[in-house]
Amino acid sequence: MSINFRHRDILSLARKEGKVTVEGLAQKFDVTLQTIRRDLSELSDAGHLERVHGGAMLPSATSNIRYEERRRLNAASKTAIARVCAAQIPDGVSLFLNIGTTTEAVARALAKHKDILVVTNNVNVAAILMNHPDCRTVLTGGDLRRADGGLVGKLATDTITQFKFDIAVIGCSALDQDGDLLDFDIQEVGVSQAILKQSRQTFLVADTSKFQRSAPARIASLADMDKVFTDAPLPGDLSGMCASHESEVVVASP
Amino acid sequence: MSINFRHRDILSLARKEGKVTVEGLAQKFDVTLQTIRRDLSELSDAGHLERVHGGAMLPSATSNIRYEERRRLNAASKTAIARVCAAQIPDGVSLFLNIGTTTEAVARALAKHKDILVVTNNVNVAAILMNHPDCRTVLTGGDLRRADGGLVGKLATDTITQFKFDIAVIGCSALDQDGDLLDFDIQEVGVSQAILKQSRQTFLVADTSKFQRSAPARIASLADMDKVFTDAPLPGDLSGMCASHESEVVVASP
DNA sequence: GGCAAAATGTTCGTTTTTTTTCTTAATTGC
DNA sequence: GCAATTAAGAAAAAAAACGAACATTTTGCC
Repeated sequence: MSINFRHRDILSLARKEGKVTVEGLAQKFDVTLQTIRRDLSELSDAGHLERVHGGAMLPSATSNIRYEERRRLNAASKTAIARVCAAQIPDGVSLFLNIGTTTEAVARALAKHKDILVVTNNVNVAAILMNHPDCRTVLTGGDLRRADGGLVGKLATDTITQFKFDIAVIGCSALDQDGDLLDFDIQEVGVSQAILKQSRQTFLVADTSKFQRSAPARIASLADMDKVFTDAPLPGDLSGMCASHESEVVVASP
Repeated sequence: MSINFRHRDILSLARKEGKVTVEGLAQKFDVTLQTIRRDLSELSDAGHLERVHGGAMLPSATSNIRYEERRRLNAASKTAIARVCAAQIPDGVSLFLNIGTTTEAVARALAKHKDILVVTNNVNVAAILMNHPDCRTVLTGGDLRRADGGLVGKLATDTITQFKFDIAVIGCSALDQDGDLLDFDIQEVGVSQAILKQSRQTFLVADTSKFQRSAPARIASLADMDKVFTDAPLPGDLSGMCASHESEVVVASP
């Protein structure tokens, strides 16, 4: 992983042009495409560039690449899930949206709803709802998590206990084979549990990418959910589990 | 599912022009209409654009014109004020930043500070501090005010009482001839007063445009402030008033 | 010179992206 | 409101790019 004399030139070229192409660099330095690909992936591993198909670009000034990536992952599925979920949310209700790119998609899908109260611990959701005139928005307090704009901690959970929601729409980091909703961050789990406790109805939104992952902290069981919105049939025994607990599963086609 | 070369250019073009057309983009990038359509639907799935027939537009969100105008007003002065204010804030302190474009400028000016805790009821401040690694950020809860991204109401004031700040940096809508800090919104006044009560030191940031305005609700008196940051000497008797109450006035040259 | 390590080049199967083609849906002018 | 036009969307085929494994060259060192 030592520095290569090309690396410097590639970087300065990228800074000047905003982007570089594999083909162009290979020609410029008179090396093979594969060599340039190696250079670019090293530079992007080091965080100096952002790899894209056909070349690389400067890392976007809008800081959070990991988050942008997560947002892009399965974006179409998330939009589809959000659409069917929003369709089951009537006008006039109070609801909670927690952290997660899928719940953000739900916020976007609520654009046509009237007279709703949305409480959220997600500053991105707040930003989306800012231009939504028919929606009163309340942000819980809390520690701002840089990674995803989530508000967590005691302040967040305390705020939530002051509300009672008609519907809670929550996402999770992972959903394992036992039907447990999991999250990476124990702090976030506390918030999610508080939400579920304060809600008359609970909706889970989770795309298939969550089925293949695992995470350490347990939020709740699939059986505790009233409705589950996904983009593909649940794997293994989970469908049966939902059926026996009267959890309705809604599969959105992307 | 990674970012595409075109995406960035499409977005920046959209931000410049307000809209983009499928046809125009296809020509510009020399690709098929279908390819552009795919790009646009990906961007809209990610929430960056809003798809319309024939092209795409900026999501209606970014159109808070009144607020943008206010931000632009005296921007250079605000930055200058923010700079001198930030210079008087040591590392390692806890501080509060309230609503206002000038306090947002202060947030921006804190970029080099280390190990600070910022509590704020302003989602724009939160957004700015998101890419500030050395700053723990806490958002108060509260009702989201569409006009300026402020969090107000009982939730906000209640949260504030749970903290004690080394420094409170506050802005105001107007500063009248009697030396009273005024605001347009009574809700906001409650928040500001709560802040002042919980702070060991209080800084006011206010550019000259505030001197010529009036507003109905009274927050506090200039005499209650420890330091006042402006971009021109205070009018009338206010300098004398500050002197007799040991309020230090700092005039920043833009 | 000879050896080992690092860097680069080759090859090839796989994945991703783009184009092509065709059908369906939306807009516009009348 | 209806037909003509224009745009959108789906699916399959084609093209481009990728990445891994392995071969080859270069480099540094004894």
